[in-house]
Amino acid sequence: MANKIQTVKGTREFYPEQMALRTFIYGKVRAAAQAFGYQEYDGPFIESIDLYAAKSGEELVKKQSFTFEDRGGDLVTLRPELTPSLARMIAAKQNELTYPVRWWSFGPFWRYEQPQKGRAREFFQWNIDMLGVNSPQADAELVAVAATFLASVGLTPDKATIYVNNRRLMDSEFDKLQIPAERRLEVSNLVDRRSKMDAAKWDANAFEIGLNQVQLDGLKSILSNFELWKESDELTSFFSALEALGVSAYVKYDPNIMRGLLYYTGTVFEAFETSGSLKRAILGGGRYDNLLADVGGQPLSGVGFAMGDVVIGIILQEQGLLPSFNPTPANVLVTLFDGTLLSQAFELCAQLRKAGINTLVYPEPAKLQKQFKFADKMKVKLALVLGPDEAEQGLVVIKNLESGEQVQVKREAVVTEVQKMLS
RNA sequence: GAGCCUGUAGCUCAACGGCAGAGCGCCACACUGUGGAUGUGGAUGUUGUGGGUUCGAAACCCAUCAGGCUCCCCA
Repeated sequence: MANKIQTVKGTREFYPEQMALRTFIYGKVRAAAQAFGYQEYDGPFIESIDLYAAKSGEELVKKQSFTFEDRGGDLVTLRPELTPSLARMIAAKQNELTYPVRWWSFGPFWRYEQPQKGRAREFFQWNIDMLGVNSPQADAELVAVAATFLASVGLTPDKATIYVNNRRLMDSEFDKLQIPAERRLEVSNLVDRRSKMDAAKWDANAFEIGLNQVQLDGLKSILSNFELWKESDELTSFFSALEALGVSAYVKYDPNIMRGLLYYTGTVFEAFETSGSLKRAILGGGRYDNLLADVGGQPLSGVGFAMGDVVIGIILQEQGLLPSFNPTPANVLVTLFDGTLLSQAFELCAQLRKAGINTLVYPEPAKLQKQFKFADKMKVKLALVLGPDEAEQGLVVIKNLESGEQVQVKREAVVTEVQKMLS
């Protein structure tokens, strides 16, 4: 123990069981994205820090990124997010892509943060975006992809909800309150924090950033008005599209959803578990209008969202929504009786594998009892025995480990019999 | 970057200044050609790491590492 080198803070080791969870999430993410016709892509894992310096906040670049000098003296960063890479990739081929672009990705990201439940320094994230269309219907499609994913992992609408708001709507409300443009960011952050602070402290905070009593009262009445969306044509169209897409049960309007990101300009949304130990968002995203211009492209509007593997993984585990773990992809174990039968056992394995049957072999002679215990732990469905008696008669014993029944078949019939018993 | 809580066998935890333990799991045997169940026996360890206080430290103090809760942040 003493001399063991620990894992780097905030990283996780994926033992087969955790790897199965990651693969499960990846499979569901891919299925949801592909159901809507999205193409898979990826960017580099290491980027120049300048890519993020352009648009991402100072906090991110200076404090929350893994940045270091490479051997040539350039500052490089382990990517903390994908959107700037996506924007650059789109901008580089802006005139040859077919629009709308519908792309998705699932890969590793790094952020130098304080690890907690639901937050690691190295994590996997699903990113999915549609670019080249600026419409409430496009926004609705992304929300529908998110809802499709939630449904596919068993998070029904009573367990998870996607909350939606619109930046433009909020801006027009803030205009009515005469909150100056340069205060908007602070107000957004204030709104973001509301559920986490007690009321009196929140009020005090509001005064601190320069709101007066009338503005504070106005802000509170906006934030408690869950019918506000009806005043926005954009959101009205958005909700009717969701209705048609069949996912409106998942989606609720909530004026408290702001999202800290600077680049969101229209619809914003975040999904939360309705009850449970985690108060963190499962996924979040929105519409951004100006991102491409910042990396040298022509203006192009996009909408997308991201989902980390950590929070959804914890929720699926806590809700018991994961399929039972299979220790091995093999369905069959071929036991090894003694050294003299080793070649026959291996030949039998080869036959099975050639027929497409995943097959484990016990790698050394041992008591059958021990081999059957191993088969049990590995949860294989069938165990095959080829001992001296069987070898002499040209037979193989096949035991069904679930029912406990076993049959003797001729060597030539093993493959078809195994296939029959597995089907 | 700040505050607080936790770290003991593979796992969950007990012992809270006086011989480091239990349950589960693991291994062996009963059962030398058949798993899950049962019984019997067995092995667990630098008490996260380093230092200090003390006759004596898993326990108290300091430092450090990791995890968790909160602040911050969530691009």
